[in-house]
Amino acid sequence: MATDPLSVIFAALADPTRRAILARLAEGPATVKELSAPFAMSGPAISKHLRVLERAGLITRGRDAQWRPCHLSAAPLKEVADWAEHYRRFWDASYARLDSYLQQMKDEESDDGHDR
Amino acid sequence: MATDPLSVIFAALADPTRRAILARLAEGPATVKELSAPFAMSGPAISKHLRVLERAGLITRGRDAQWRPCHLSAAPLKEVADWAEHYRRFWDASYARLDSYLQQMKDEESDDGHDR
DNA sequence: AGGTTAGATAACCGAGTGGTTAGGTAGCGA
DNA sequence: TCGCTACCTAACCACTCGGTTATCTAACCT
Repeated sequence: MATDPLSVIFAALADPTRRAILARLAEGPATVKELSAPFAMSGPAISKHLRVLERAGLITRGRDAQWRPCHLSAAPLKEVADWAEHYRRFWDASYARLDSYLQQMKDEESDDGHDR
Repeated sequence: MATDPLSVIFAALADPTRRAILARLAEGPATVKELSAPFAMSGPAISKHLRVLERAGLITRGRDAQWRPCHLSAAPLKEVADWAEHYRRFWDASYARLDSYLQQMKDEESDDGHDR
């Protein structure tokens, strides 16, 4: 797998179990046991998912006696949102109109009588 | 790999080559040859990347004689942006203040003298 | 000290990824 | 028709992923 930050983040999000874990953590910190409760999955499987999320910077883990409370760390999600925003003009109708207007300006400019 | 739409989209985006292809297509349609030019990679490798993008709904391919022009299809990126927006309050300071205010209201409500 | 619980690690497995080379197909143009 | 170009498919490779079971550590509670 690619190791650049954005690729690691996207890869971490490309699994419904991990996205569900993030959704749960959006409601507050939770232990590993609590996080694994909704899933028909062994502990180690959850543990691996958590490590993937941790390496993507999406969660942090503390320590409280025998518990390892996880909590959400949303900074990478801002990166995702910012990245996607670059393409907004391709799905947002009003943006698309602005974009085609600017494109038209550009076309007319490069078209008005000068060679090369 | 997970087969739900959002997972397929995120997985497609979890590769810098594929994101670079999308960035190129944001400037307009391109043939497979044009898309492969910036990369030190064989044709079939690019072809596989394009198939991943196509299955995620991020590109469509037409046909023009021996060329297969690709163009961007950004609807899935809107899904990504919308998904990430759900977490905005965790990185946006003003949203976070609103959120803690609402949380405080909730705490005071469940705290004002009633048992259970 | 002994038992229980929370959690991580290791080793393994089947399926998928990202790349390769080789070879096939479709359309253009001389 | 012959050759060139654009592109795809097939087969293969090393590696990763998502899951398992078995085993280990650490902390709590009698």
